[in-house]
Amino acid sequence: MAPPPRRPPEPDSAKPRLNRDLVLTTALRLVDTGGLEALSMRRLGQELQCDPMALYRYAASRAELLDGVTELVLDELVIDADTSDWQEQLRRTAHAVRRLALQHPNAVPLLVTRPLSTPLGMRPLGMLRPLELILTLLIRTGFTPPDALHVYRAYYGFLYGHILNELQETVVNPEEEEPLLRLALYRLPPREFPRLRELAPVLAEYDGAAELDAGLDILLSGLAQKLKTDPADHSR
Amino acid sequence: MAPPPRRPPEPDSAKPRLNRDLVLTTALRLVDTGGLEALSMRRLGQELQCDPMALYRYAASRAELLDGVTELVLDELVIDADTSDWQEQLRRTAHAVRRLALQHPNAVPLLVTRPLSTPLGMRPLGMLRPLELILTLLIRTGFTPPDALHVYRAYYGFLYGHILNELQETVVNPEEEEPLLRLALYRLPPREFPRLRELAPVLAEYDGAAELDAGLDILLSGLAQKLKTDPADHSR
DNA sequence: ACCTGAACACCGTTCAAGT
DNA sequence: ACCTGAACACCGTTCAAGT
Repeated sequence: MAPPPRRPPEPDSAKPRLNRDLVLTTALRLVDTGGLEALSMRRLGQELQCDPMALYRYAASRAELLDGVTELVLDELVIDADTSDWQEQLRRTAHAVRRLALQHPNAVPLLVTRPLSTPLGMRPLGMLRPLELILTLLIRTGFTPPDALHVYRAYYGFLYGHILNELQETVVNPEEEEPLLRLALYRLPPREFPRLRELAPVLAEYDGAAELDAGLDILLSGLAQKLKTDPADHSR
Repeated sequence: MAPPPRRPPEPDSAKPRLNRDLVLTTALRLVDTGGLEALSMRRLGQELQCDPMALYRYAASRAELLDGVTELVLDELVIDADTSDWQEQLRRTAHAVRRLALQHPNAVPLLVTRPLSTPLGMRPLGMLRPLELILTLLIRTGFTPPDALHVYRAYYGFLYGHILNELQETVVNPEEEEPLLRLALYRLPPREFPRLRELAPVLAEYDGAAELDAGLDILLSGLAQKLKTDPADHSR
């Protein structure tokens, strides 16, 4: 984008020891393998074999480091605008986001939580890019900008809700842990939790992709319906 | 529920210095006023004027303390089953959860994040109670148990998604910060973020309750529709 | 001007020593 | 048997001292 920031003149064989991308990639790896609390400045410095203080060149604080990791994950998301069917497009994107979340489950708390600490306008650009892309897509296929925003909100809300849901119900080793889930549920006091206990077998068969599609069916048809019946309501 | 756990015999005027409820209430207060990172064992001990180690009687680790705070917040939720209209009931509950989130915004990351670290079956009972209550409600009004679970998932997913959405867009002082939001958005590179910039005025007028209701309209009518057309599909 | 690392002010938790 | 608090192994970040 902008020209690369000034850098000390170097003989072309000497690569810079560190750069932002390497720092963030390594940080994400730490999160992926050890969870969020495994990512500390000191641990990261050790991983990169550098003084922890050196990292502050690439992220001014741990909070900014976390934002950087969030951006990095979101950068993996590809939203191709090659189809003109907005419903199909939103559906594909939803599944792409779902896959991303399953690939980086430990980073999901970051995705849902970092934006809470930073007002929309001051977020790193990488966190706003998917929003802009989806707005563009919706507006291009005929929605007014305010309607596009409404659709985005309903869609994004549902999508992130689903992902939280799925990760909550997902167990690491389905085959091995399913009996464990049953056992755990039967441990619940029967008087107080009859329904949950009774649903143990159904809970064990959770199918995330199908559940997501079922939800999208409802949401998308509802949105299409609503926006067809009052296409000019941008009063709010 | 169960008889209170054994306690050293005490003259009836001597109240126990500490108890779980006091510990959790104070912990929640710390979170409410200072955010999640203001809640440390040491700080909490200092607030309760006791040795930090004494807290380990009431929560075996910081993680369990966080779970306890989550339970405490969820306990504030009242789901009254006095109406027979499930849609109305879910709508009221959704607004109750929304109000709860707005009352304890700093605890929301806990609500969405804690369940990710604990398999459903081993969660503290307080975290499972709302799930059981809503399942009961849905089954009582005629849903089969598996359908009730599907409805719950779509509903809960949407609801939590909305809350994350709303808290992300919410600014602390609307009057004062609205110009700031505009300013921040205009700071975005125009070539890359034309849509977001153009939507600045609309973003500034976000109305959470209305947005929630609009989403619920879509979701609930979609659910009612779907479950009416294939009422016996519990195959999955 | 930049980089380094010692030092500060915190953490959660273990465990030995007291009662 | 229970409770206390010193000690351990970590943190993020500041800032003075080096280059």
